[in-house]
Amino acid sequence: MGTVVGTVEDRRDMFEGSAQTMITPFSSTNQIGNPVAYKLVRVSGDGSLVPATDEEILEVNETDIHIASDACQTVGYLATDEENSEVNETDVHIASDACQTVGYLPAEGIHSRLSQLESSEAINSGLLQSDNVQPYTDQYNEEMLLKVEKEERLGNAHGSQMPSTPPDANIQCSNENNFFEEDQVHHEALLQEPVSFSMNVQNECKMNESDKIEPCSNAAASPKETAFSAAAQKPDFSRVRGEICLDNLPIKALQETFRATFGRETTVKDKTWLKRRIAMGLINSCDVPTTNLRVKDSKLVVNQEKSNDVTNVVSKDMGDDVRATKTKDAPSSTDHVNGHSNASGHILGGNLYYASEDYSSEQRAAKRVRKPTRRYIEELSETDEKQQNDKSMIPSKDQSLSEKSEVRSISVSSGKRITVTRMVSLAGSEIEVPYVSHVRRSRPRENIMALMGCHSICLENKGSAAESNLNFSPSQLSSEVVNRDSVEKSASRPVQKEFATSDENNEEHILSEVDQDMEPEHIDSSGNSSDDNNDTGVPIMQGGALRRKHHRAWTLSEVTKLVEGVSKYGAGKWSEIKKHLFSSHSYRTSVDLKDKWRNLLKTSFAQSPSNSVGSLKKHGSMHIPMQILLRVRELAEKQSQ
DNA sequence: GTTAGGG
DNA sequence: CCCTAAC
Repeated sequence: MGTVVGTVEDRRDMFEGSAQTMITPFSSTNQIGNPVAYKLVRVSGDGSLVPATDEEILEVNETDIHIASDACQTVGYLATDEENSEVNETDVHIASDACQTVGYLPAEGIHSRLSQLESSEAINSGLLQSDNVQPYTDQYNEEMLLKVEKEERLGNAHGSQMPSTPPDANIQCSNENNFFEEDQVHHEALLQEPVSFSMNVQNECKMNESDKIEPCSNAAASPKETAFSAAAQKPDFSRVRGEICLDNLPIKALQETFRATFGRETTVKDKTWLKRRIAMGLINSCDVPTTNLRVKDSKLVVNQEKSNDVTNVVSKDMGDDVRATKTKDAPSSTDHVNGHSNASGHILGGNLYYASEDYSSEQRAAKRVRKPTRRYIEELSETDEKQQNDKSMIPSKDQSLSEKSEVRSISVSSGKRITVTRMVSLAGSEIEVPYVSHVRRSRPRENIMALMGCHSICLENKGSAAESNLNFSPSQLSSEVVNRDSVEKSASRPVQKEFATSDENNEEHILSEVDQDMEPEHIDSSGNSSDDNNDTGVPIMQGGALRRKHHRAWTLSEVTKLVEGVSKYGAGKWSEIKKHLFSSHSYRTSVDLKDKWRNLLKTSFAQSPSNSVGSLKKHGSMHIPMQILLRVRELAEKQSQ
């Protein structure tokens, strides 16, 4: 019934309270210890995550390992390096017959992981056996993977028997049901961590010499266990250490990783946020530089660090991760899980946040992060939509984001997903589109209009990029709701870009010359003057759609004016500067000024001090006299103080 | 509506 | 330059 999900949380204090004191003797040898604690969470029958009660937490805190026998809850303990040593010193209570499991799941930096409590062998051979050190091998890893798969196939039946462990092994079977009062149910699923772990069989104490570690030898004294584990029953632990480089992961995988890490779903679609969260979650209370664990192509790869440790390279199959996750979700359908998580979230400003204090703490942890921009979320929602409905795909950036994600089916597969739709008028007719996909807060998606407006244009300018890419006619648009995907996709960003760029030449002919540039010194270096035909600040196409502003190189006089303006009005007073000094340059917006100033700062600080060679410019960029750059610097410095 | 910053 | 969160 109950499964275990570890949720990262900063419970370090809690850990350190107990752990610190106990492992003091080893602290010197405990180089690698990255104490990361996890929040205790219970997965209730309906798949929801129930935060551990204080009692439970307390329990784990006070007793290092208590797996209560005959208890309806099992507290699994997965030790970190430090704690691993600690385990050897303290009693470990393992019990069978637990209906719910509260597990401490380790995070990155943890030396070894007890992956699946359900396989009691893991406990026996893993926790008890410290003597017979089996270097971790890939072969072994394979074994474990197979084993895990097998166990999953067999359901929980296999692992459900939690044999009592021999007392002499320093692990005591405690039958007292002191801590858990809930109804007793024969436990079916114990620890089912989403990730498959490999265990470093060797206990730290062994590595760290240390005669003080009695328990270690005690454990080792159990020949049976040793032999047992020496065989194919090696525990499934993995050393996970270092940083996860999530950059290459598709959003879905990130979400999945997020879930594996935090034990809960997330619907946040902002990659940056997810990465940050995951990274933070893994690193969290660790003040250890992170560099090692990388996620590559659905694999978690732990790079070799310069630690003296036996094994650090562990390749953890993400597939396993997914599988395990599925198993975890199994009792309730994926849809359910989705629905649940969605139901439990608030929508704040378009982002889905969780009400849990968890989130706020997460947020606090980050150094004030810029909210993920809507745009990304929207784009990604569109991706979701596509994944759901589409069969007709126009290759797009969005798509590439999510392809290769084995995970996506899990979290998106819900056909039941409630889709609020709205009517969008497109090409004179209304089509129904999912609401989330196209909520634009600011100005309307230009490209839609551009497409519309361009359509006629395209007809005229046959062979234009837009034409070839948008394989539909207005009639198609209007009549076929089924087509809406292609419509949406066409309307989405990638096409827009393509249109904007490749069609630019056409535009130039199309656009009427509204405003000649009156700029006197518009003899700019790039020879723009010849092909600049629309100098209105807001270029407008026939359909009234906005298009990307034509690039306009900054002239020296403009730069000079800008500098002048900054010195006069101060940096930041862009609108002032614009009003006073750029009134004749309608095409320079205050934002432009700001951007230019930013660039000026960059260049000035970049090259003025060292390169006395005035301005070695990059190709194409304007030559800015040293004098001006110096002025910029000076202003900047004055500004900063 | 402006400004700040990331992209 | 664009986009958008934050003022």
